[in-house]
Amino acid sequence: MADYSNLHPLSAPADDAGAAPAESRKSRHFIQQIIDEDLNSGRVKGDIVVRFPPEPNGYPHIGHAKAIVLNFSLAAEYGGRCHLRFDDTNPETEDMEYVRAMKRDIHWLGFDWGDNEYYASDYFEQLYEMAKRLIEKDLAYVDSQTGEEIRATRGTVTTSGTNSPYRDRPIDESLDLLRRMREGEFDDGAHVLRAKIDMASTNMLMRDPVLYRIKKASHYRRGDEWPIYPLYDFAHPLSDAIEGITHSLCTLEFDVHRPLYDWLVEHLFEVPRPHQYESARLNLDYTVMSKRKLLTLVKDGRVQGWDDPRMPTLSGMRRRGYPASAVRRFCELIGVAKADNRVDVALLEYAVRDDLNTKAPRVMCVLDPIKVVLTNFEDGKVEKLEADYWPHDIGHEGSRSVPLTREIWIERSDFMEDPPKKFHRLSPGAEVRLRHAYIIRCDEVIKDAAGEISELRCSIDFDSRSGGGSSRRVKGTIHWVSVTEGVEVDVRLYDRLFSVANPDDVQEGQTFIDQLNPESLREIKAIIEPAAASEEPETWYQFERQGYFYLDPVAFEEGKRVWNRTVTLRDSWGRKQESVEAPKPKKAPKPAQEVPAEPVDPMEGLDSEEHSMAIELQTLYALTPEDAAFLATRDDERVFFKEAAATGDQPVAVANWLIHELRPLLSDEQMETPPVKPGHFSDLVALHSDKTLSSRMAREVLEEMITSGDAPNDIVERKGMRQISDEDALLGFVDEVLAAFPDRVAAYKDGKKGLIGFFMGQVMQKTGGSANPQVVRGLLQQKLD
RNA sequence: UGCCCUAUAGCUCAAUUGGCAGAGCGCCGGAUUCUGGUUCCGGAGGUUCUAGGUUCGACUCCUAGUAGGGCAACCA
Repeated sequence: MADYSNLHPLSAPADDAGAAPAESRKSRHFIQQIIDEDLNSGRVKGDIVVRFPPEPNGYPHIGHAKAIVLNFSLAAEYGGRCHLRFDDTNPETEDMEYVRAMKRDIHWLGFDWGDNEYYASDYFEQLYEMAKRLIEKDLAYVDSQTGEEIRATRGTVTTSGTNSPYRDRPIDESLDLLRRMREGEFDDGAHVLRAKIDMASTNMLMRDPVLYRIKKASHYRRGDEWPIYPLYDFAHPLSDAIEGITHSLCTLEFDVHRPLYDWLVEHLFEVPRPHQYESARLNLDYTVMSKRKLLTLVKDGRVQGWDDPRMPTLSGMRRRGYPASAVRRFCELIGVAKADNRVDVALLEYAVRDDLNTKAPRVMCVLDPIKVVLTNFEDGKVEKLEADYWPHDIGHEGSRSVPLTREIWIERSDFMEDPPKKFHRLSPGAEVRLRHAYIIRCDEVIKDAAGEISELRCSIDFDSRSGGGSSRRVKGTIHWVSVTEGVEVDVRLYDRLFSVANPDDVQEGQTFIDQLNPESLREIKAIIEPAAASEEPETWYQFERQGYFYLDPVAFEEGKRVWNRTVTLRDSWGRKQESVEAPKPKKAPKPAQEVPAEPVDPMEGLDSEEHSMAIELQTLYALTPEDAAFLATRDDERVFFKEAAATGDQPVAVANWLIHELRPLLSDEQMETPPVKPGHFSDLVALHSDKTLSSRMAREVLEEMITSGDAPNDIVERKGMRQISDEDALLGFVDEVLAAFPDRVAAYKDGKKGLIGFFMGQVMQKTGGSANPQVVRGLLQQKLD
């Protein structure tokens, strides 16, 4: 037997995650960039700590894998830790079974949380103390309204809510009520603990969110100890803080929770405190990811369980035969970002094939057999042929013996009576090589009464034996199995679960169930070569020319050997045939040429008062309508502008610099009392206009002005800034740069005009930003064109 | 209707933070191959959502839009 012990599913995780030298790390996703920044700036001292925080209420799926890989890889990359924390604050949905499944699947993926296994339910005591502290600080209160009342007074997205009548209840009273809630004195729903924030907030989450509810339910870990349970919004940030998490990563829909997260942590913890960052969850073509929908599939018997190989659950994928390393690889390939996405399954399949290519030994198995009689092969004889388990390019050792007999099976699709062009397989009179054996020629086609082909009669060229030194070559090689020596096996051919890419996108009156692919599972009998007939579970094979297959461990438990098709091989022939039969729809009929937007009138949205103000600004200062409209609608900016414009004689330039340069550097609060004096600002604009400063230099001075409050002339003086506009002085730099990059000069002359930006950048760098870019550009163009 | 997030190649993501628009997958072609697999080489594919503006220079900054997603559980 070939050595493929490295196939064990608990194989070690990729160890290439260790601290790689910075220059070898190509592109960094935004979370890595944040962490880099935090480490550099010293916001985070010591190791980074992240966490994977599932609620144990269902089976983990590929979406969880994305989060698991993200968090654990980050911890490994930065030499920090990743905690596994179960967010088990809702006793009604949670179960130990799911905890076990989660832990098993994380381990399967190859990650280890070591001692860092935590449960929010272990923090109940601490969280309760924090709730009390919040009340004491007058930041929370016990509300005795009903659920309906709370909901009704929360307001809507467009109207603000109203305060609860209990909002100003004395602190002692809330404290007492909370204590009695904890004692179990009240029934479910009688009271809740609410944060005292702002019922008028535009963020619904901040409208006095509920922190604790009474729920006399038995918790799978704490039993009946607690009649009250904290909600996610309370438990999660505080659990993060308790554990010293530095970076708390979650999915996009939690972004509106972040202000509450910050509010709680800031009121209850000291500075080194966790920060939450959100990234998009994974969507995958042709499947669904929501727990509810997955549960429906299981409950309604649409699939055979959580671990059905068509399911996107990790247990399903494992049973299907997706190696953990491939799943991990896939999670790395998809990246991390904030845009909603739907990933092409082709990427998953690529990761699986690429992984299995070097891991799965090759054997022969005929899925849809048709009989071939080798007419010149002695009846009853069994010729043992030695066959390598691996193709040459893989380079692994190992072979097995394959028996050849007079009657063999070949794949029905490998014969065509009337073949199309470039069909390299069997047809009447044509030759093909039997893999690991001989070249045969098809002499005769036998049909049954119904006209169906029942048997092919072929003759062997005995000089063409594989490895026998024959130089004969034929175009096609096909797989085969001996009729008498082959073994019948069960094979399950899986296809995508849904017939549309996005099953969530349904027409009226339909549900995702209506999108199920009725042919997602085909169970067939196949014939496998004897060497592979008695395998044990957790075995992968490539059935040559068919795909990768995995011996189903569940069926094996039940005493059956069933091969799951993990994934097909790439099939460029099949693809080509398909496109012949159904030619691609000619170029998508151009998406109804969008009407180019008309330039909008910048004055359009203004009310009459703003409008007349804008007119006034235009006539008084000769501003563009855009700039006038901008200033007309903003009081702080307009005041600043008028003052600055008054001290100089270039209102248009002042407006430009204010709107495009100064304003973006300032927060709204800063704009109210600008850190830059209008007169100074006007001076700066003048310095730019008279070409003392380049735009770049002026921007630099402006930033300095904001931080120091100094006059621009002082800064310029101090730094000795002065724009170089003299052609002769700049020519030297230009020549130097062009001489340093002859290949790029050639590329430019070849038409890659964008390189002008590169040359500009180089010259600007060499001159410390003091060159007059207009002059430089002119010089460059003169030299290059 | 309010607030928040997002928009770059068919898909998923980059772009040294204002200076050459790239990668992987997918697709097409060629070479190699006893798997129509693998590997190697090459190619096509871009209105950087739109329109204006600032700038020597805009995927990046400003303005106004458009489209998609999220938020009104005592779920997480």
